[in-house]
Amino acid sequence: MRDEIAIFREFVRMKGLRNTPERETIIREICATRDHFDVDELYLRLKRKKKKISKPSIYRLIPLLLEARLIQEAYFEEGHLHYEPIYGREHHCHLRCLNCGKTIEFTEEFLDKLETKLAEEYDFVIRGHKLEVFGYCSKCKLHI
Amino acid sequence: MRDEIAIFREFVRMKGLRNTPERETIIREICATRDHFDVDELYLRLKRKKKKISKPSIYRLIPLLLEARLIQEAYFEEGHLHYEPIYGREHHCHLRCLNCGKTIEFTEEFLDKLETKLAEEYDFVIRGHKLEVFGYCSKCKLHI
DNA sequence: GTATGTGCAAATCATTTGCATTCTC
DNA sequence: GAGAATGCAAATGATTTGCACATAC
Repeated sequence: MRDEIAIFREFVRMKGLRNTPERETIIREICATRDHFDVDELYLRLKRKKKKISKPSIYRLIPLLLEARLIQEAYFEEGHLHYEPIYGREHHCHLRCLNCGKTIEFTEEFLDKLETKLAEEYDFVIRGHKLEVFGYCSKCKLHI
Repeated sequence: MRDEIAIFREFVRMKGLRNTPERETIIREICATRDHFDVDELYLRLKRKKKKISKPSIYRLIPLLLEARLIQEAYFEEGHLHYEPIYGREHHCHLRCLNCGKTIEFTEEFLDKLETKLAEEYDFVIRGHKLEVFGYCSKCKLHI
């Protein structure tokens, strides 16, 4: 988390923007669990800890965190996006249960090769990928 | 498109629901281009053709079309979901330009093997996957 | 000192819902 | 004829914006 803060400070400096204690508080909270989150849930977590952070401040910070590659979009569900911190983590994909929402993270080295292949074939500079596999988990598949 | 209509008729019959001319009009419009679409754009397309279809009717139809596997979610962008018709099409993935939105569809047989592997490893019944690769296309990569 | 960030309240946009009416089966 | 579907208008929920004030650089 120290790293993420340092990276963000450098990021805003390079962009000519400003850092604030509110932003660092949000980043610390995101990194504290290293888990998936959405805006509302993050807001409530901060509120529970008596941090006075408004939702707009979270919404305004997210594009910066995405650009700084400290977080990424994980999946869209229940009508809103879910994000996850990614700094210092190996890239991974998600296997999700359509019934109970259980999520398993897995890594797949083949996808790097695929990126290289696509870059050549279509003359793209690849920045990343998002793979979601969905189905029913061991428990839910019995009732479906 | 004849096929999709027939499939939808059978689908509603099996579910004890009802078919309507409005629903067939929407399905025809979706299949007419076989292209990605979002609700608002679809609504405007229908409006331009003087079809009197309300947005709620589109919103109410989409879950049925997803369940009948006539469409699938393609990607979330600009604050809303985009869909695409899939009936009679080979499953494919998307390569998207982060700058101009250019989208290339590609197929990758490896992903079927991955599904099988994940099903065994995590005891899931797999229903599908969504892979998006993003980066900058040949034109945009020069200016970024 | 300037101009960026903050919190609040209001606005916006996508989507859903209640309801009276219409239509399918 | 019963129960679904439609269109409209209103409600909801997520996100964005305007603005006055605070604060980072």
